Order: sequence, then structure tokens, then C-alpha cells
Amino acid sequence: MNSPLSHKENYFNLMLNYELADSREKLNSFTKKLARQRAFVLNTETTGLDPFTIKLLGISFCFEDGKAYYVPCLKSEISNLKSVLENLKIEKFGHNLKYDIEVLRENGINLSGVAFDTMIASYLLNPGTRAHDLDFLVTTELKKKIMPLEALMGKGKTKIPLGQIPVQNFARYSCERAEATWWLTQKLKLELQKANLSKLFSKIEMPLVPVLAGMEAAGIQIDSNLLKKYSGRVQKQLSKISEQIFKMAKTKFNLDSPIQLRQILFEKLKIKTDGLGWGKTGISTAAGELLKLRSAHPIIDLILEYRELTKLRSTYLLALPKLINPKTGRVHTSFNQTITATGRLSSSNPNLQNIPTRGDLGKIVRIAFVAPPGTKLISVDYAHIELRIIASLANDKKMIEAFRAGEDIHTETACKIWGIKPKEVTPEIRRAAKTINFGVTYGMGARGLAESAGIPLDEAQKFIKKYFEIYQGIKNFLEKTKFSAKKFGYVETLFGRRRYLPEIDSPIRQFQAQAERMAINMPVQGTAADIMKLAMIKIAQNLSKISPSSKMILQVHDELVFEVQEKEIRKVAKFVKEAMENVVKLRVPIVADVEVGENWGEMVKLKL
DNA sequence: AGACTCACG
DNA sequence: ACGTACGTGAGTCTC
Repeated sequence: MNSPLSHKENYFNLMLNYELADSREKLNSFTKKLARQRAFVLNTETTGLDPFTIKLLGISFCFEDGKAYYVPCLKSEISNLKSVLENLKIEKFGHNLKYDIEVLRENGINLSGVAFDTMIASYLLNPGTRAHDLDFLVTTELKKKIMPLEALMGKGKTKIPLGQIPVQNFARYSCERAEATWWLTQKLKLELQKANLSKLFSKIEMPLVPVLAGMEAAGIQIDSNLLKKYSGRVQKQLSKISEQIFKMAKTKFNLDSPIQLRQILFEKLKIKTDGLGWGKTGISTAAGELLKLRSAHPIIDLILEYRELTKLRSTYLLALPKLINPKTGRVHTSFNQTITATGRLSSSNPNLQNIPTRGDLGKIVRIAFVAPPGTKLISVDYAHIELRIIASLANDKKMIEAFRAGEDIHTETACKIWGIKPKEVTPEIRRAAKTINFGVTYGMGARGLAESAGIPLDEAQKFIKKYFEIYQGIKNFLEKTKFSAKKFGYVETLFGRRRYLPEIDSPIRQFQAQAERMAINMPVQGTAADIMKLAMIKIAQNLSKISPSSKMILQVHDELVFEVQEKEIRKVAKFVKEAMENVVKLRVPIVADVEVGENWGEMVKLKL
């Protein structure tokens, strides 16, 4: 049997040579050499993917063309490298450095001087595409191939665990990746400059990397007993609801299957399907469609209740306790920096950005996110940040006026549109104004407004017409944005973050219209994301001085959550609010509201 | 793997 | 005439 490395002729060998620092003498001389560098690529190798459970195997380095070094790691070797890795003045390059920061942190090293991440550079150049992994970049940017992990480990039954691969082979694999990253930093740096993205990269995205690493490492505590208690209760409730549904349908079926449900509702029970939405396979049974059928059959309400409960049970009550890290007793999400098309973060394993806010059971889930004894959670969220941004970007006189008045923006909007006093604004009028204020950042049409505000189509049309007569600046801004998207093929945020929109010229109307809505939304959503990222960087830099025990633990797009010692609450809340509100100057004030509580579900406003 | 549904901002 | 709001991640079914 050939060793996996016999495949090497299939791969372009990037590297001229590599050195293995596998003795005390070699390591000492290598460390001295490393300490003389202005910058280097590092690439940690581990036994798995989760930085909080895996073991460090080694680190490869590259700081010159055609040469790389591998240090197999034991504790003593790590300590030898510590001062260089922690030296702020030596720039660190890498691919997905958040991972390296976390791995090294677990090994007692505070990686500093993080300066260039090729994954993030690739993302800024091409946001909204998922492939930013090293192998993809080497293929597309360098037109070369590096050894895939499979060549090293084998696959299927003969797969060798990473920790058992001969160090010579592993060193080559790792060094090749370090060198590829070295080449990529040089190529991508130029591309960033050409696209005017260098400042966004160095002032926002790169400084954010260690901030996110810190948040992930901090994690959040979860009361898994509470979740388990309710998952049992919900299970019993679900059995009852299912029984009732089966009785009404006069048959048992799989309630979790939209196909079977559709067949029962529309063929067996013959519920009218007029005006219902369609999916690719037939009539939709989504909640929004079923809601229209509530008066047609009592089974509908039961199905909606079943859906709500199963969703919450499987996605939250059952899933979250499984993700508690046994070492820390906390849940450590991943904040992904290279996923979204607009510049927002995303969260996964678990997603802590879609924890329920509504409903009784939803609230229970939030209540299970707790602060340890002696501490509390502080939540600070931007108030109407996207609307403030569109007012500012559009320089809309009337909307800026409305925000400067400091009153409720939806009420203000209703007043301006109908020429009435705040006292005369009914809850219904306010709700309609809120919907359109909200929808304007999405490029909403009359139909969408009618649907979500629950008003007739002709009324929605009149409403939109009036809206743009009052907010002319917004109207002009939307037109200008679409025009610019067509002219340049991309749109950008206040800080120059780009989103390319190739479909803006599509001959297919639907695609073009969709691209236009994306063009409208991205500068708004993206600028909000930029501002939040800047705030997070500013807060992370100063929080350790103001309150070393306090931790920033979550970001939910317009909200930041902190875990803070009870005595320090006011001090930290005041600092965070001030930082978030003043990190950027817009044409309107930016406002952030503070809440405090023992858990994420029962928080009260904090006046400062 | 893709479709559907639904949780969030 | 036509589709009809932006951005995500996850659980489940179906093929």
C-alpha cells in the first residue's frame, strides 16, 4: 500500500523546501529567526475543528517565498514561541486567524499583532459567496493546488486521525498551507487596494477578529434544567394536540411533513385554497398562508400551535443543552465574519442570533440564558438604527427633522403624512406608518405593504405615494442608489463595503427587480453592520480598563449583550451606551437603549 | 442535496 | 403580464 503522500505529484508543489523544528537546538535558532521578522504567516494545526475542545498539534510559519517551518507542539515548545507570538510589533498573517487566536489562547498565548486574514480579504472582495476556504483561494487566486487533507488522512475505513499522521508528512501539509497563505496575502492586499477596501479591512474587519475570538471564548451560561423541564412539558402538550388533529382529520399522518399536511387539508378536508401562496411543489402550508384559513376549519389553529411548539422544542429546548461545553459549562457560538452579503455577522453552532423573543414559550427560552450569581446581563440595543441611517444617507430633510425632534419616529411619520397631531394618531395609523418605515429599507412595494399591514392594495398604493411626497430625499436616494448599482455593478456602505449585483442587468425582470431591492437594502443594512462593528472594537479596547471583570458576550445585529458584576452595572452600561451612540457621527442622533436583568428574558430598562 | 418551514434582526 | 420585502441558520422531510 502506498503512503498517501505518493499522490504528491498530483499537486503543484508550491514550496521549495521546509524545515522541521523538532529539536531543542533547531527550535531555538528558529525562534531567534522568527523574532527578527517584521511579519509572518502562522497556521496552527489541531486535532479537530472546535477550538475549545481540540488539541494543538503544531504550528507552521512562513515569512519568505519558497520556505516554511513547522514546529510540532508540546507545552515547552509553545512557551519558547510565546514572546514572539505576543509581540504586537510583529504582524501576523493567516487564514481564519480567529481560529488560531482561540487555539493559542487555550494554550496560554495571547496572539497579538493580527494584521492580515486572507479569508476576510477574500470576503471583502467577494461578499455573499460562500467559498473563502484556503483550497478555493489557492485554486482561483494562485492557480495552483495544495495537498488536500484527504491525501494526508486517507478516507473511509483507512482514515488516520490527525494526531497519528507521521510528523514529516504533516509538516509538509501544514507548511504548504502556510506558504500558500503567504502568497495570498500579497495578492489580496493589492486587490483590496484596487477596490478601495484597504481601510475597511484594516480599520474594521481585522481589529474585529480578536474581539470576536474573545466573545466566543467567553460564551454564555445556560440553565439547561429549565430547558429540559419545559421540553418535557411541551412534549406532553404536543401529544394532546396531535391527537386532536388526527381526530379531526379522521386519520393519523406525519404532522411534520408539509406534503402530507397539504394532502390532508386540501384533498381530504377539502379546505378552499383560493388566494393561497404556492411553493415549488404545490400549495404552501406556511404559517402566513394557514393564518388566512383560520375561519375555514378549527384544525388550522391546532396545526399552527403544533408548529410553534415543535419548532421551539427541537431548535431550542432540545438543541441548546447539547451544545454546552463540558469544560466551561457554557455555550460558545461561532460569530462568522465572512458569510453575509451585507457585512453583518452570522452566528452558528448554535445560532444565538435567532433566539425567540415572542410568545410565552419563546420567553422561557430567553429566560434560560442566565448571568452567573453576582453578575447580571446588560443588553444595549440601537433604536431604529437602519431608519436613522437611511435618513442620514439620503439627507432627507423631513426624516432628519423627525429624528431630531426625538419623538416616536412612527408617530412622527404618521403625523407628517396625514398632516395630523401626535394625539390624533391611532394605533392603526401608527402601525401602518411603522410597517412602511420598516419596509422602505427593503425596497417594499404596495403589495408587500398591503400584505404585512393588512390593508387593501389601493390604500397601500396611496400610502406609499404620500410617503414619498413627504420624504422626497428618501425617494431620490433610492433612485440614485439603483442608478449607481446599474452604472457600477455594485453598491456600497458609508465605509466603502461593497456588494456586487450582477443581476442588476438581467434580462429577466424578476431577477433585476430583486437585485434592485438588494441594492437598496445593502447600503442601509451594511452601514448599520459597519457602525456596530466599530462600536464593538471601541468597546473591547476600553472595557478591560473600565471593568476588567466584564465581558462582551453576544451580538445580535443591533444589540450587544454583556455579563457584568452587579456593582459595576451602571458604570459599564453608561460606557457602552456612550460608545455605541458616539462611535460615528450621522446627520441624526444615534440612540442606544439599555436593559438589565438576571437573564435574557426578563430585563428591565435602565435609566442613566 | 434541496425544499420547506420558521426562529431572529 | 408578472412577482411581489432585505439578511441569516437549523430542523425535518423527501428523494
